[in-house]
Amino acid sequence: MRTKATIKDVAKAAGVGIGTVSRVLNGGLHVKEETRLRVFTAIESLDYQPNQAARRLSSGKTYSIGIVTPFFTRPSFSERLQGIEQTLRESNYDLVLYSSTTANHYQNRVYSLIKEQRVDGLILLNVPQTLCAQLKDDFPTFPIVMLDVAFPTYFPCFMVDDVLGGWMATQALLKKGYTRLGYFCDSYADVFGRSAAFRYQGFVNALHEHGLPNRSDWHCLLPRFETHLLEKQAHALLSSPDRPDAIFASSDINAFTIINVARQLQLRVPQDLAVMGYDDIEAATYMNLTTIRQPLHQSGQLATRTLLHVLDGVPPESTFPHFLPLEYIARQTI
Amino acid sequence: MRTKATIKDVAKAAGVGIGTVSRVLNGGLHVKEETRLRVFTAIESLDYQPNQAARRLSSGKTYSIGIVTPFFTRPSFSERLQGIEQTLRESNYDLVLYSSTTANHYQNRVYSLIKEQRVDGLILLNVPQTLCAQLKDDFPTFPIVMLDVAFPTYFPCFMVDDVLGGWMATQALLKKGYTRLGYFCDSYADVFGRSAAFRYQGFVNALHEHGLPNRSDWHCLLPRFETHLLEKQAHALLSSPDRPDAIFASSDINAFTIINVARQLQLRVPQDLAVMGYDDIEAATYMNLTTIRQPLHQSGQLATRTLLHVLDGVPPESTFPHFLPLEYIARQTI
DNA sequence: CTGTTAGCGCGTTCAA
DNA sequence: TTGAACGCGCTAACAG
Repeated sequence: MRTKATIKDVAKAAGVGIGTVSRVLNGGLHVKEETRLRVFTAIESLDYQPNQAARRLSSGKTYSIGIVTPFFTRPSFSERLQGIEQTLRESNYDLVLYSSTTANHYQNRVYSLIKEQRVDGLILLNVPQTLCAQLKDDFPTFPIVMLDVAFPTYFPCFMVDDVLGGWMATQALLKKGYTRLGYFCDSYADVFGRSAAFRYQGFVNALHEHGLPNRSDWHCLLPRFETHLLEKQAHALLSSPDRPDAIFASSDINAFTIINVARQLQLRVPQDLAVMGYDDIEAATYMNLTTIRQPLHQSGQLATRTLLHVLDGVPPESTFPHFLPLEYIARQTI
Repeated sequence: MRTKATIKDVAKAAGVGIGTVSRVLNGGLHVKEETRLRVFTAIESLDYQPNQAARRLSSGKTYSIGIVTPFFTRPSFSERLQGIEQTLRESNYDLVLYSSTTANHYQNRVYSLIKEQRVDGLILLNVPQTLCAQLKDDFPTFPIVMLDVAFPTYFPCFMVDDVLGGWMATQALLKKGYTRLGYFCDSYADVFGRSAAFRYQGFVNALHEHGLPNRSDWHCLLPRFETHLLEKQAHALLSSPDRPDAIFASSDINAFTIINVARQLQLRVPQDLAVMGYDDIEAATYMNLTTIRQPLHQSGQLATRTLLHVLDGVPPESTFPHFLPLEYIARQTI
């Protein structure tokens, strides 16, 4: 394997033109069986594999799709990514991963990717609110599928009804007889999308329906997703004599943190403090966490499948956003 | 933005040749300040961004690095990936993700990636034993860094001493006074690398040092990584009257499964059954799992940094494999 | 059915 | 310091 073989070498070795080799490689239509075999033999013996950069340049396709997310470190992202990867594995597309920390950075990323023609399509997770409309203006036809974006959506999009989810979680607590409900979340999520705000709305709705007060001193809204901040706040709230008897955490991860703080304070869960999660990530099973399941893995699959269809030229259904079902998962923490 | 601008458009708009534009773009050496400005203005006004495929073809670089792993679904992979991504973010390289299910598939993947020149470098996780030597033969100079590979290693490589780790875990149990030790693992890991076998060796060594019997009926070695199989086996073992009083699980995930089975059987952890993990993934904190920490995040960072150096032309140190430190993390399950 | 040719957009000579 | 020409390896369109 001195210097890697090119299509020219194959053509020479097979005694044909490079056009024929190319044809054999891509579909192989209109090629006599015999020459096709000669070409294949040459390919084998030269151990030839087409150079991707060249193929990309001349075909104008990158054969890769990009994933952009602000939540690289969250387990919920990993589970989505698994669904994406699994679906993409069977296609010819490469999976390229991009993270972003701020809304600005997110936007620059996406614009670069499209303009530099680095990818054929994008799966965008938690797109910043403003970006969505701008994208529709600037790249109305670029293949994009979104996950978890607030209204209005201009692209194919899969999401859950977070207002409903927040309501379901709260309702479950109320049904069990808890009346002093607290709410914990990192509103960081609202920089990208609005899920935390929606879940909170569901929480408020349920409280209101039951004529219960919404005590803001039982809330904890963190500007970012940072465990130690959450821990500190939880510690303060749960140490108070006038503490809530149940907490709705806007994500399982947050719920875990609260449970650990409760343990430190010798509070039994759920006898002294009920904790309700949201997401149903894998660790929720181990922790026996009662939670609201949103189909993370499946949403990744669906988004990917949809994008692949779009890339295949199949026009997306016009019924987006598509809402995925939520499910109450009863375990041991409420 | 009718049709995306090319370098030619920029050249024309700036009244220069394309060579000059190219020079301004890459480094910008030997360009008069005034013309450089003219070019920049043209770039701005045309909203020009260089086409990646073309750049790749003509420069012969892909500006992307590939990650290959058989363990896409494991949390330990996610944590490594975070380290990789974080380090790569500051570079100009794209992160392309590839999974593989069998050793054969793994090998084909890697060979394709290299021969198709899809990536400039590779980070290989848990390379199948045989592949490592073959790669050295077939692509002795291709930039590759490995994580968790068994000896002998022919490439820069970061790993932990799993024999030591297994010994540390077992030693901790023995020190606490447990004498009836069981061992749980999925030997799937040994299809790729040999970490499970090494950890087991450490377990055996420690037992031997203390003159304790190594009861194979207290072992559970699964051929694959599947929770429900593990659960079944654990259930059988822990239901027996002659059951172990402590279990060393070869990964935190497995430990969680065992803890859950113990709960189902009304066994208290650690009073009735001690459980020792391995890895210290994030969920181990929430679960209060006593475990052996291996630096997952950091190993991803180190591997990436090393690869970037190699790609920069800096020759890798000759001291590989590099062993990362293990740490005993005392929590509540033993 | 098949060989030839013209780009794809950019990096990189090499003169000027 | 700069412009023009060549080539990267392949796809696609066009003759034959």
